[in-house]
Amino acid sequence: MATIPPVPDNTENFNHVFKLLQGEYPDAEPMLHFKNPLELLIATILSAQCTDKQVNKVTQVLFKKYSSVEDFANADINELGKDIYTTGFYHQKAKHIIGSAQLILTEFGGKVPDTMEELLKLPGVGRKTANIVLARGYNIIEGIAVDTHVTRLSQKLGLTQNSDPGKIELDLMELAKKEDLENLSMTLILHGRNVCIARRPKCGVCVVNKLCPSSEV
DNA sequence: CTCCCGATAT
DNA sequence: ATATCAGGAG
Repeated sequence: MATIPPVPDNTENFNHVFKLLQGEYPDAEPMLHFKNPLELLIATILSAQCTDKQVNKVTQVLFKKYSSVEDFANADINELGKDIYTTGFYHQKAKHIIGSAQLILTEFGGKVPDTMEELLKLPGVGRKTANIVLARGYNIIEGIAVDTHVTRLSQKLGLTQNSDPGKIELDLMELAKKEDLENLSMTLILHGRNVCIARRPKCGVCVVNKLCPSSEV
C-alpha cells in the first residue's frame, strides 16, 4: 500500500481537461458506418478488438448480403464466420450475431431493444456496446461507453483508480456534466488514437500534458 | 483469470 | 517479433 499516487482529482479538474480535449476534436463523430440500429448493433459487436476501419470494410459488403434481422437469425454460422473473418474473433462474433438476431425476433418483436436491461440480454453485448447502441441508435444517453482507450486515458489522467470498465463508467459519470456525456467517450477515444497512443504516447504535443499526472514531459 | 483471433503499426 | 485494436463470455 501507500504507492498509489494521491491524485488531486476533482470535478473542476475534469471539466478543464475535457474542455481542452473537446477543442481538439470538435466534431467527434462515430466512425462506424450504419444506417439503422440493427446495423449499428452488428457493427459494434464486430468492433471488439478490431479497428473501425476494418469493420467498415467488412460491413460494406455484409449489409448487402444480410439486410434484416431474419437474415442474420437464419444465417449459417460458418458462412457468416467467413463473411466477417477479417475482424477477428470471427467464430464467437458470428455466434453472438446470430444469437442476438434470434433473441431480437423471439423476445423483442424483431426490433433492436432500446433499453440497457434488454440490450444486455443479447449475447455478445456488454455495457460498452449497449451504451453505443442507445446513444447513436436511439439518442438515449444513459452511460458512457468505456473501451480500452477510455480505460487507459481515464487511468493516466487520474480520473479513476479503477480498472473495471463498469466502475470507471461510474467514476466518469460523477465527474462529467450531463451535457458532456454524449461526446466524452468519442473524444477520449480520438485522443487515445491520435495522441495518447497506448504504445508510445505523444506527450509533447498533448494539450492536457500540464494537467496529466502521467505526462512524460 | 483465460480464451477468442485477424490486421496493422512499430 | 510483439503490442494493440470502439470487448464479452466462461
